[in-house]
Amino acid sequence: MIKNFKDLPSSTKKRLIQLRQMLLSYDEEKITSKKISELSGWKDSLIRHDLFLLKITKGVSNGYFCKDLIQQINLAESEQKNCCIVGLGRLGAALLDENLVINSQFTIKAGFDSNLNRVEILRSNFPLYPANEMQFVIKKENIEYAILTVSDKDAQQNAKRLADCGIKGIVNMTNKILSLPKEIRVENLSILNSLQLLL
Amino acid sequence: MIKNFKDLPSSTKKRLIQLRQMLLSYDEEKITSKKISELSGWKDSLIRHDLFLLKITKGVSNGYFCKDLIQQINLAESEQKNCCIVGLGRLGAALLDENLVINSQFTIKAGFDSNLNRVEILRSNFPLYPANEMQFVIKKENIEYAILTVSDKDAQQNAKRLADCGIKGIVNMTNKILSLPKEIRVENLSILNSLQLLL
DNA sequence: ATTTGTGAACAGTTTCACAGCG
DNA sequence: CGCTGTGAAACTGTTCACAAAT
Repeated sequence: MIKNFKDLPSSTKKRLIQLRQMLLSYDEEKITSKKISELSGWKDSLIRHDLFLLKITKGVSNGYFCKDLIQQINLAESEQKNCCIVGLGRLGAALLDENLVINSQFTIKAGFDSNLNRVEILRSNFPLYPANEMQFVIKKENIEYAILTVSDKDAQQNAKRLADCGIKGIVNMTNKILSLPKEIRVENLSILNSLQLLL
Repeated sequence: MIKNFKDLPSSTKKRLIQLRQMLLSYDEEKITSKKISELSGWKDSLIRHDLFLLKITKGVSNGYFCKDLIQQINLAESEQKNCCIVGLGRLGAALLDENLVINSQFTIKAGFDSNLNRVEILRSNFPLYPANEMQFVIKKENIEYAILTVSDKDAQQNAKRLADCGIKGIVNMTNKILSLPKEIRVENLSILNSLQLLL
């Protein structure tokens, strides 16, 4: 591992993460850039270029070993990271028992909702807390990332709160654009937005 | 409206769609590129450039009229479009009563699941069907877009099926990369992927 | 004075072309 | 031969600088 994953161009990073996911359920021993291209729709030359940037140590002239690729992509950022779910409405609750984060470097450590009732009736593999304990729990559990599943109208307020707790990044599932200090990374996953992009 | 929205650079399109969403709940009469920048994190020059490409007819030298912007962004593709939800597990079910698609050009016309039981017990504002009626319903209801919320292992199979029904675009909420003919648009909304991109 | 509108400069990303390897 | 590895070329997207508008 020569190159640091973080320093790769972000479009390359994105593809490599997806490629890794893809290979986890690909059951041949080796794969060629042409085959990856068929499966993903990316140009074969682009894939080779990505792997070139990653400085894959040895991808013979007859395809790559899947195991190799997965390992190389993994390694850059394999350290375990903790995250939480903020907002336990229908959508947030749906994420509680899905094995959302399986095969990954993330552990979900907490769920939060401002409605005490939700916190008490829902079941999950990790503890649920009322929103006013956010600051405390995030510190205690060393949580660095959050999935924001509150309603649109509560989005900004909760994002701000997470920012104040020192969170590093947010997966924003609301339709709102968040106003946050720019050192905080945000990935927007609005379904409505995505539908509109399909047009 | 001089320029066709579809023909704008895709990054510009993306921002304009988000901008529109943002303005819907912004309650001043006018807004400047500087203010938009504060709210969104995009450079003010970038916003002006985007609006320049959209050929906003009249954005005085003292800010834009919000109403104007919303309208201009709207108009390009204001035609009503139909979509459906495929997979009514926890995640899919969570989308049934959210006002997911409010304030938009989309109408949800159907939900599908291969498990008859799910189809029968769930309640929603639109009809739910067993998956084997997909072909028929998609034709009948003139559905062009789909939100895919099945399990990872069923993702490719269902995507293929949607493709065969002539769907135009898919919002893919699974962690799998879909292999589809490239005329079918796909937006990937994997939560796990997004978390990994935050690193 | 402040803010838009706009082309030109700059940065990032993808594709191409082809040498070298197995 | 088919495949990777790699720099260069082509393309796309973003930022800058500044004239024009009020």
